[in-house]
Amino acid sequence: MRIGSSMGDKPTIRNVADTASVAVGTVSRVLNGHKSVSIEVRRRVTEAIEALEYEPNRVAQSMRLGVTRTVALAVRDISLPGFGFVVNAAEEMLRNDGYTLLLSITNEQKDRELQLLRILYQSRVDALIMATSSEEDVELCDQIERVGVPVVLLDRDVSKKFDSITIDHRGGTRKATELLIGLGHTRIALLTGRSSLRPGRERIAGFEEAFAGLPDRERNGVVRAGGFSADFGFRETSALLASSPRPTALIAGGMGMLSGMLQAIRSRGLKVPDDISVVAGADSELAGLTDPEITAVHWSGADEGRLAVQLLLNRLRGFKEPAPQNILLSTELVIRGSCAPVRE
Amino acid sequence: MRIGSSMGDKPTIRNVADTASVAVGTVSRVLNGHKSVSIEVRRRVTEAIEALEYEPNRVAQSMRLGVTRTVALAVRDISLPGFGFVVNAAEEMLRNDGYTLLLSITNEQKDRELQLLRILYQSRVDALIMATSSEEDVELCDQIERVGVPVVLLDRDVSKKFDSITIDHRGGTRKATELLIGLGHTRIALLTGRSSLRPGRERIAGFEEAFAGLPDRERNGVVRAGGFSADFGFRETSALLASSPRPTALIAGGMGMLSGMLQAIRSRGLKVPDDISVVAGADSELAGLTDPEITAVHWSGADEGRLAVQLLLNRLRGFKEPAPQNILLSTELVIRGSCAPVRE
DNA sequence: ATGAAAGCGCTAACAT
DNA sequence: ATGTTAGCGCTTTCAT
Repeated sequence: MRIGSSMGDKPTIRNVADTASVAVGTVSRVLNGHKSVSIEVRRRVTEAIEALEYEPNRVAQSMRLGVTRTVALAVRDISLPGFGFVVNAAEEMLRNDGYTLLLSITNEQKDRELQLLRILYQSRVDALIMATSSEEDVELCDQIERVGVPVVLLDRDVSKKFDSITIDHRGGTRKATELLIGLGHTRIALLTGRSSLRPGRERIAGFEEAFAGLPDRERNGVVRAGGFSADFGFRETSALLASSPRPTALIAGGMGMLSGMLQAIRSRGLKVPDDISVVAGADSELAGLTDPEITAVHWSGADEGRLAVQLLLNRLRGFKEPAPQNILLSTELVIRGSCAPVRE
Repeated sequence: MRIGSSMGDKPTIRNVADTASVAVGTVSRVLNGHKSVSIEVRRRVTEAIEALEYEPNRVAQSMRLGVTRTVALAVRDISLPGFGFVVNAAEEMLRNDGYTLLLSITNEQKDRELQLLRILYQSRVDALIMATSSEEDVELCDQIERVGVPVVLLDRDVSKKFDSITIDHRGGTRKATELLIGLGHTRIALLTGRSSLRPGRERIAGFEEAFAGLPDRERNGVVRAGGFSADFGFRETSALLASSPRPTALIAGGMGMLSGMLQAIRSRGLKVPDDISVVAGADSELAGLTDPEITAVHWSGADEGRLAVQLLLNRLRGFKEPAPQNILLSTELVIRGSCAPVRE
């Protein structure tokens, strides 16, 4: 069988060499800008390249050089509002450095992650940006390490082993909770992801920090940790609103959760902020456009993406940072109109 | 210089062969499931593979086979609400077929697209899904064809040359406009992208179709075609609301545009739907969560992504469809609470 | 300054 | 059933 039949018949360095009547090595030298090529030969080669519309074959280059100029980015779900900014920024930065982005959706399923890591190993990607489904799973960690390339975790904490960009959910949630407490709320519910994952864990910690100074009888915070999804937000909010006494304030501690929470509030016929105060634990277009607008914990997804790539590029350029680097990205509380003083 | 030094020292088929005391060809046969391998040898090879944790090098396979099992997807901006679903679905379907997704952001800039196409050519991707910045630009078309692989355009119409998945914006906008006209509105403004691109062009056509039956003095539709962005939506809405007589109904004909439009309406102190009726030309989480919820033209982004990949896979599997395939994805009008009868 | 040739890891054709 | 080998396109070392 003819080799490479499906690759089309793109010109190779051999064709260029023949056309310019030089050796392939010389063409390679021209392509890679080596100085030791005479003006005359360089001209002939350049002309041949243009005449043939030659483009180097990156697969062959990767084969020879042992580097693919490819970085993989694996996220749970790219349709979640926040991730778009991260990916946009990461792609742009990678592109500017000559890298290509390989995107994978994990759905937060371990088997997909494992399968993915195998593919990435086989594909010989140069680096890896990932939000894993677990921080403790040994098999997962092992497989990540086995890929054998620089890794940056997104909002995950395996800090002894891997670089990471983390978000200060703790500080953000603390500020949000303090705002609510300052308004007289004490029956506040935090809905967030399971505490085995950093975002949920840190939000819970911040929540508890805010309550720490209060007298015992005012420590009425309740935590529902189980997921980041709109679905979870809807179910838990509905349950909470049906309980008695019901919370007077709610914090939606997850990227996709706000919509479910608002839906539940609305379907129960309650008004924000008169009947109930709401804070979003992650900012989004949605938070800024509801009526009233929703007070939210904000951070820059673009910075998150850029910093992740920056860390990667440092490693790839061989700056041998001995220890894992863990960068904490700050959050700020954007005050809008969804929180009001408590009323009995 | 040692070759492949940065690739780590992953075991090769050679190592497996040595460990199992067989020839590399035999290992290859085992890997690729050829029948003509004795039980005994197959066992030895399998053991060696596991012992060494060997994984085939896809770069080498690509080199040899002339196929990379990689598909590129290029969109304007992945943070736009709608694209996430398309990409999610496309990635899932590609993965199930053993393909890997390469994602690029074009920002709707021609130079980026051109640069990208060069990289994709060099990378020898197997296929291409793309929403181009232009349907007429000859250079762009030429470069797309030069990549020499199956292409599916997303909501673009170059139907003589390329496969495409297109959305029925025309029907959707017609239905939206008819709804508004039925409510007594005639001073309706459509904000959408430039008419040189299919989505804008088709929305304008649907808009005009809806007005076609009306007597001349009621044909007061106005079109502002120039962009799909929230920014454009804000600016044009602001201008429109300041004009006199101002429109009584607005259609936001773009994926990211609704937010800008609502912001402009709000900053002018107007209420939806009492002061002004609004329809979103693209549905989103936002449209379902404002108060009132926004009536919107809806379609399935997931279907869009899946169909695009389906078309690609058909081509890649060599079903030689002679002519370009152009699939039209239907839209429906989701009636919510943002449209009210006109009042003077 | 340039040519010749080795070799990256793999598959398939060709032997045996 | 299995071993041997050519060759995919490229870069780099070694000659000259």
